[in-house]
Formats: sequence, C-alpha cells, structure tokens
Amino acid sequence: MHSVRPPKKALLKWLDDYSSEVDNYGHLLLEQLQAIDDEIKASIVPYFESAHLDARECFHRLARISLHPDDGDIGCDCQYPNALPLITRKGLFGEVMSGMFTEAYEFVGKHEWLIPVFLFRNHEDAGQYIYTLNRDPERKREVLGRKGDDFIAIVVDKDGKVVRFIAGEAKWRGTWNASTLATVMLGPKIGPEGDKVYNNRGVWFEVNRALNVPLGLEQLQAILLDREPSKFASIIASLDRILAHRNPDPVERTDLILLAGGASKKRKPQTSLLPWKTIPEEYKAGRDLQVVEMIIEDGDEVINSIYDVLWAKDKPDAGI
DNA sequence: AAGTAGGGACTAAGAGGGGT
DNA sequence: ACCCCTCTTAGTCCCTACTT
Repeated sequence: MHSVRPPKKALLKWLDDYSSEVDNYGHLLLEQLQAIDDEIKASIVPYFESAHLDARECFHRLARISLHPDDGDIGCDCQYPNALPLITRKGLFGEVMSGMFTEAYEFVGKHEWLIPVFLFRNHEDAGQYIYTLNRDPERKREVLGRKGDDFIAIVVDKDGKVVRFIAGEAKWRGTWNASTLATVMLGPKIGPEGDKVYNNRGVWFEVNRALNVPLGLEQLQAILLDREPSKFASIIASLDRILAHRNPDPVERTDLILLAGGASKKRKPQTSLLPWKTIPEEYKAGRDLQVVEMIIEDGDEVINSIYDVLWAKDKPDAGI
C-alpha cells in the first residue's frame, strides 16, 4: 500500500508554486526553481516506489519474479516499472505527480486528501509487457500510455465515510505551445481544407462527461479489499454504498487536470496555460475543478533518472 | 480477420512575430 | 525592411482498440 508521505521539502526546493482559489476553481502553477539534484531525487524516489509498490508486487507475482532481495531473480532487468519505455514512464510519472501534488499542496476546497493506494495494477498492458519480457528478452514491444484510468484520492470523514474524491487527468507534453494546448484540451483539428475546427474530443470533453462515480472508485475498493480488508473496512463499506446501483450514497467529485512538461521558447515566467483566476469557459461540469501546471526543464531526463533508480538498492549488483 | 480510428512522437515546410 | 527564430500545421510512423 501507499504509505510514504509527500516530500514537501524537496518539492519546495525544486519547484516554485503560485496558487489561486476562486469559488470552486483552483489553479496551481509550478515552475522549476532549479534542476533536479541528488538531494531532491533522493527525497522523491521513495514516494515513487511507494506509489508503484502494489502494482509491482502484482505484476511480479504475475510474471513469477521473486520479490526477495536475496534471490538472484531480483537482479533481472525486466522489473516493473523500471523496464518500461519512456513513453509509458511519462504516463506513470504524471499520475504519481498528481498524487504527490494532491497530498503536498492545498487544493480547491482545502480538503484533506487520502491516497490509500495507486491504481497502477489495472494497467494490464504493463503487466503483460513485464511478463513477456521475462520470457522473451528479445521482445521490444512498446507499451503505450495509460488510457482512461484515472488517478483517485478520497476524503474520509471522522466516521470513516468517503464523502468526496478527486479524479485526475494528467497530460505530458515535451513543449507546451498554444497549439499543443489546444490540441490536448479540445482535440485535433478536423474538417475540409481551410475550414478546420477542433473536433472537441479533448480533455474538456472527457472531464465534462466524466461519471459522478467513475470506475476508479470500484478499482480502488477492489484493491483495498484484496490487500487490507480489515484496516480499510469502513472505507470499503462506504465505497460499497456509493457504488450501489439502487439508492447509492452521495459523494462529491473534484476534477483534477495536470498539465506537465516543458515550456515553450517564448513562455514568460509566471504565465499559465489555462486561466488563472477565472474558471475556464470550456469547463461545464459544474463541480470543483483543480488545475495544476508543472513546467520543468529536461523532462525526459528527469523522468528517466527517477525511473532508472527505483528499487536500485534492492539489486545485489547495484552497490550502495 | 481486416479495416478504421485514435494517441503520441517525430519531421519538414511554411507562417508569423520580434528585434535590430 | 529584413532576418531569424519559433510556432503551427500536415504528414508519417507505430501500436492499440474498436468496429464490422
């Protein structure tokens, strides 16, 4: 289960934060203060390991990789998530950072968010990849980014009832230009020559039509039931009532959109991609909306350098 | 089983804007 | 007015997921 606290000190050293909250719209802009260094990385890596632990155990069991450090198997180079290609790491990175920001910063509504576990075990493609790689090292098949599955955090009241959850959509792009932003948020342009329009199948479309009770809650409950049924008994029971077909318990939803990646060449410091203090007009869902923009340099290297060293200390040949 | 849509990375060429 | 850099767009590639 996910147990490591967010590395707040390292985040403050790494990123400058500008936040605003107006009515039910929150915006958090994060800009790189300095390149990621060994100290920051050392604080962040345990959080990533914690976030991936459940899926790692799942997939390694599936692939029948031993989890014991003394076993020679652990040194194999086809572990989750280390063995995944960059394109997949980017998707995972966005979701882990969504969780880290949710726990580390104040979001719209000032709720106390809880992440019992990340839902990565439902990323079947990654599991299949790890399994295959263990049996056919020649295999080079690329895993694409995660699709559809959301990052989920919950708010639990004093009686152990789930009263609210936040569901996140994380997008990574190498450079955030105006056209890149439009394509991500509104979908690609289609139509006849000279008459192109956005097809309106971007993030706004997905967020606006998102279910009030998404599959992620069901997946979260299933994992809790599988791993810690007694510790999370009240949450499991509460989710049961929320997920019921008939007379379900009410639950509030907060939408989270994370845009992460590199700045455009012409970007001025402290400028945001989406409006800062006014709710974007494309947002129609009427719920609470939290936008996070994370602008960093050399994103590919940052992501790779983190994912390269996850669980490295467990490898017998890694040294310390 | 085959065709089509979809998403993301990459590339080249043309458009546009800013600086001098 | 000109040059150069950046952005935009269109096209390609690769692979998945959905449809028929």
